[in-house]
Amino acid sequence: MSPTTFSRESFDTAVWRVVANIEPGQVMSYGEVARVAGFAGHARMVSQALRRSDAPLPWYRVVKSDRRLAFKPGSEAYTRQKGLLEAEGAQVVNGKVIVTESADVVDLDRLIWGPPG
DNA sequence: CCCTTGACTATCT
DNA sequence: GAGATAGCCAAGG
Repeated sequence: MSPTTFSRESFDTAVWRVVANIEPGQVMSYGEVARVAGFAGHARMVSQALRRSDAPLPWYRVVKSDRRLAFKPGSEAYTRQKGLLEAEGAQVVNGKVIVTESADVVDLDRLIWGPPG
């Protein structure tokens, strides 16, 4: 599913829901978030949706497809994201996130079908 | 409209 | 692994 047209509101809502479900210590790429949210091909827009969010979201668990932080190394945002990730057990080496959990990304089935039970 | 920007991605050298 | 390149797509000027 990748609507040719959509409202910014519906897009933001879908993206925020996915991001809010990324578990601590795990990460997803912008492209993965877009795809799971139902907007494949809109990776760049995911960053805009995150920038627009006012509610507290684990935005720092979203990284680039190669697992590097999207911000410019040394920037304030970069430092903040690195700190937040390390605070929950992830390791950041050379701008690259090293997830020490068993899974590299969140359980997509749970994201799509909801928590078990 | 046209052009530029960007918290992107995939591929090639 | 590091650059360069091309493709991507909505927003904003």
